[in-house]
Amino acid sequence: MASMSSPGMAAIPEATVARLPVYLRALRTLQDRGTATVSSEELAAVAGVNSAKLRKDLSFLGSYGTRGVGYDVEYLIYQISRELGLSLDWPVAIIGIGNLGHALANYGGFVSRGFRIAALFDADPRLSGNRVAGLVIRHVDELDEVIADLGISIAVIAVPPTNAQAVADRLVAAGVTSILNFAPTVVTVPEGVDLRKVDLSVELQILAFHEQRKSAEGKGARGGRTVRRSMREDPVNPDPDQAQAPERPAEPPIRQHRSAPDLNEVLPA
Amino acid sequence: MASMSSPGMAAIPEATVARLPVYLRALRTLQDRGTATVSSEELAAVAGVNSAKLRKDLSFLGSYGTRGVGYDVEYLIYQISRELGLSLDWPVAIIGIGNLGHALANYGGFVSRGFRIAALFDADPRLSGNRVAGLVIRHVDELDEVIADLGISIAVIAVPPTNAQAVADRLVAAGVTSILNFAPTVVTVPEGVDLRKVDLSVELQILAFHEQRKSAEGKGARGGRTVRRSMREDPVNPDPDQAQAPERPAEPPIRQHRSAPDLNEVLPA
DNA sequence: TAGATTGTTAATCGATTAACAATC
DNA sequence: TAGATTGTTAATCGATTAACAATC
Repeated sequence: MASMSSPGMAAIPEATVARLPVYLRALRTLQDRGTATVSSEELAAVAGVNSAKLRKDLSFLGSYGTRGVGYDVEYLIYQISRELGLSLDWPVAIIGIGNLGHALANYGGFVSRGFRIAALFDADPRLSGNRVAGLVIRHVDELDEVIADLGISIAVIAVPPTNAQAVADRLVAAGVTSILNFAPTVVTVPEGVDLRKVDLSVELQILAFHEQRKSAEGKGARGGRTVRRSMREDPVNPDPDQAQAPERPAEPPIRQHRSAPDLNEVLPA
Repeated sequence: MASMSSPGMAAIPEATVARLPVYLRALRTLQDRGTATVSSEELAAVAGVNSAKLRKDLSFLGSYGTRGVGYDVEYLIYQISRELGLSLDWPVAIIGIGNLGHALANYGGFVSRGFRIAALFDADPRLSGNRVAGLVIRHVDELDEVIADLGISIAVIAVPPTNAQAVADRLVAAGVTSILNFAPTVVTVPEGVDLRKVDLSVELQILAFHEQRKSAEGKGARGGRTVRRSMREDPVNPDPDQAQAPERPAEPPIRQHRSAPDLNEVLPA
């Protein structure tokens, strides 16, 4: 009755897949504390989710709990890891060894999750031969060869936005089928290649949105909190509080933003 | 008829808020290309979303488009920026100037989005006084004083996981109300404080999940793709392909993972 | 006016959650 | 057996999307 595309390979909702790493971390925390068995209620509390959601998520993987008892921490870690493919060896390439690439190469979170940083590339020939995290930085010209030799299918892009698309194209041509893009720009890849994006500033922007609303509580009550922010003026609508239907500009409004360097100088090549 | 908590401050769905930064980036891309006016169809294509979703999202902000014409790029950038609070000045503190903190301090994406890195802290006294991104690193003992003096309400945690909770507590005590946590551990904050988490390895784990499924297409057809991965054995279930209902272990199974350093040594203090 | 495109409605889809029967 | 907790059902909620009337 349940529709699954093929036996032994049931569809798992994306939302669930995205939470499995969170459960994994919570389980490791419990394991470090010496916990052998955990109930969905306890585990949910550590992971910061609703226990019904947790049980539903885990049920997509199989029946790995024991009614009346709970889940065996070690066994569940093993099963989730296997489901995520973390019990396989994933050699990973990082392209762009600027500040961020450097940090990522040294990021223990990758290694401890079953990923192995296998190759580092940079377009700057002055960096070639330098060692970072025990690996020699290679010039991007060697990319195709090295990717093929090492059998790398997952790559991380940490180059400036202007170069990101070119690097992605090159990676795809070399046989990479999964790309994690840290460059703050839109990158497109062909069908069959997975691309995920991490924008370090998006979360900060979301925080700013909520922070602004906190301060705006009670509408214009500037004294509600300490005035910590220097408010820039709204060129179109001097009183932003009655901005429900602001005039549309006959000509484009004066932008109040500093002429931002945007993100082209963000990541050193 | 529409329910909104207060006039001029309509509720905006979280999913929409999370996409506004994406639209903003797409609009900046268009602006750089010299585009003055854009239709929802075009903008949606650049942002990589459905055009109906885009229009619905924008409608939460107001009616900033012109029927039959489209959206004025400059004006829409201005309105989204204002909605996100990016037209305000947000001084930000970074705690933990290891590899990641260093990269974040230099990350142009913060600055170009209206954020101003205002203070850097580290627990290592040897780093105190060093300059990063034009700012002097201060010792965390000065945290309370500096946060108050500079009127900082947003902070970024880039310390090792073991110290993250203590730093968060300290930040909250100092008056910070929005925290972006890069430390791969669960951190809790009191009501009224916003906490968002960035786990650099989660996205990679999600990619691995899909990559594994790609290789598993056709079930056990090892030749479907180049065999690039060295498969470790499943200690419980030697043939993972018929793992629909694996035996639950009488005793916890042998973990095949290397005894991972986990994330305690991840980020240098 | 004719053509284009927004803003919004309403249908659909997927994700969350409470509740509980199954069962250890 | 009695108590506890899973795995699953079904109700609810929110997000997505197609379609189109409003209108520039």
